[in-house]
Amino acid sequence: MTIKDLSALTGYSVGTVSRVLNDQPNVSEKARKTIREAAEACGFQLNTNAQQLKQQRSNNILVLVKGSSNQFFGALVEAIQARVSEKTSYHLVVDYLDEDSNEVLRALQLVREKKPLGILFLGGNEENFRTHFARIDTPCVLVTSDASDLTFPNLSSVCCDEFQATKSAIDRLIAMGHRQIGIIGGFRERSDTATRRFQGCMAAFEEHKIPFAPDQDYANARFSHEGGYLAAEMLIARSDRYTAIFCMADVMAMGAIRCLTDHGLKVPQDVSVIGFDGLSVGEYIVPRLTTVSQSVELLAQRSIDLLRQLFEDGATAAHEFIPAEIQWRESARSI
Amino acid sequence: MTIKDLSALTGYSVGTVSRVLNDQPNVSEKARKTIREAAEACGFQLNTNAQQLKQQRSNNILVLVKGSSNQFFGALVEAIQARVSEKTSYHLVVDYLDEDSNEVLRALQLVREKKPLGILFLGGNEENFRTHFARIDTPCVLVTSDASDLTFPNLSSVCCDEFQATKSAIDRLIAMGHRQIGIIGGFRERSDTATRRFQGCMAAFEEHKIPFAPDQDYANARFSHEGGYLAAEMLIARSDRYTAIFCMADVMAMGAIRCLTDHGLKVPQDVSVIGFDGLSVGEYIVPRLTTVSQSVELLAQRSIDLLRQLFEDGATAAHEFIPAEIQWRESARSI
DNA sequence: TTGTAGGCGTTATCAT
DNA sequence: ATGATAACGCCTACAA
Repeated sequence: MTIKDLSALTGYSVGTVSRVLNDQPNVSEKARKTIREAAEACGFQLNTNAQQLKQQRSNNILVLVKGSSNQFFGALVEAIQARVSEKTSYHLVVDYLDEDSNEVLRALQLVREKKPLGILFLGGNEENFRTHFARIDTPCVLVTSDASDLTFPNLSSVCCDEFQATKSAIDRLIAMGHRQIGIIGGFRERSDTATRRFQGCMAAFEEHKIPFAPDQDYANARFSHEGGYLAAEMLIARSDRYTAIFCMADVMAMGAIRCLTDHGLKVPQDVSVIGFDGLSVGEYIVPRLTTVSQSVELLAQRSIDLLRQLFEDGATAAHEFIPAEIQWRESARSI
Repeated sequence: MTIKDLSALTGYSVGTVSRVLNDQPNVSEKARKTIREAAEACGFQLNTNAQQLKQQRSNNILVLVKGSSNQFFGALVEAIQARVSEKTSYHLVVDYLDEDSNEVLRALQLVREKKPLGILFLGGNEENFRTHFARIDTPCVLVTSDASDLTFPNLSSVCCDEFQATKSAIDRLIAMGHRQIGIIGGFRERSDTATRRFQGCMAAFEEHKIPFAPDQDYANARFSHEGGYLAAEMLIARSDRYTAIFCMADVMAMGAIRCLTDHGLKVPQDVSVIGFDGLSVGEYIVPRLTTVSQSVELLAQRSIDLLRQLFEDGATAAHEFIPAEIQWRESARSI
């Protein structure tokens, strides 16, 4: 079933049929009605391939997720999905890569293959953008990292103020009496987010003159439960003096809590644990997770709005912050 | 950049270029080499739209996820994604619908629009298939439900034996001394899986002559943490005699545990809790979750293998069971 | 082994 | 307001 068939069926030419199906002007009401009904009757669908071939562009927004094991991105994709299908008629194409592959190179390939209207990068490495992004002229938004240092006209960004959010959390921990604080975070050489959050930690420690030795007190982890567990194990092996552990992701925090519990340590009585992200599961675990929370809905909303401004209005690149807020729950306490 | 450009660039005709790019025979090694190198040099990518328009089919496998809040499906999609991109060159198109929309009608629409090679239904309602599936002739696999009662030649299925798996879990609970057992499960009028598992429960209760009043002892819940929490709340309000609660999903179980804890009840000392799915997070919560575990990797593997057999080999529909096994961990105990 | 040309379903331009 | 027609980029007989 093609518009040709529809044309034969209704007696109108393919031109008129096409115009009706695309809600274009210069069609009589009569023709519009006849054709609409015929199309309805046989459940007609335009052939996307022919359409996109002709128009030289797709209807797709590409989402590039870096590090699929990170549950936060999972929740984010879902929120983006929801907003796109509710508010627009664009189609989402989601592509996953592991944490250490080059997202910009991958984007380059997918741009040629799929000709998306725009790209949402969920996570990304500044270095990769610096070296390869110049070759991409599709509108893009970097989500969860700040790209204002990168002055590409087609690259917007939205994230929370990672530095400040993290610093506030550590400040607060210090204000509550903690002096021996361990950090579980991502590999800083691979993750800009981990680097920013690390800097936030360091700023807090320096401001309050709390000793902190990265070699000793910082443990690398992948963004997963297991990663958090393993990192906590390392921290515990190195020292039993920690009264608090700050984790750069809620999933890490859950792993860490499990590990502490296995070592007979109670959370928060013996050790306080703070996570980052604000995953809804945090409200259901025992103890409820204290976390630096960022709204996935807001992040989703802002990122696709920013992207649409770029490709619909030809707007210039913009860089936004969304608020992050500490959800004080049960896994951390004053000492 | 099109094959025409590549043709001009190398001096060969578009026919030869196309043959090289599609790894077809009847091309001299010399031509192959020249064209490959030229394509490589300018990062050439075939235009998928033109390709698929011409070939009248796509390279896509469609995944229809019913009920996106169910974390189990999230894990399953990820496993499918991993296997498809590792073992094949097909592309995955994932589409989410909420729990009460009609997946078969949606599939019908997407078949026309995207012409996928095959469809994977993650979750599905037998009734919907019975009434509308006859109009679909694309190869399909129903995942997590048994479709052997539906005798469509293009519909395979793979799932665990929901009835037996559930019955074993309840049998075991009874063997461990539990007599007052509450069930938290999906809405049976909407979910076949919930119905099957419910039947498994009932069979166990009847076999062991344990009294069970669905009105009283079964609480409906959505497949989410919150759903589990709310359902547990209802169960507790109705009776304080339960020594064990069986939940039809790990996320429900997590919600239930949180609710019990909020009511001052200890898991498993006061109440045992068993989940279903075997989500990896279950190993990290406190207490570690006892659960009826099915392997998402195996489910992913079998479902795409079954689908490929259907559309690659023209195989006839097959219906498989994968094993389910109780992971005995900390959240349930003998009394 | 290589080249040529028709057509896939659509959109858009140009007549009418 | 409507119709005819030329692309879009690719594949694939068929011809050479």
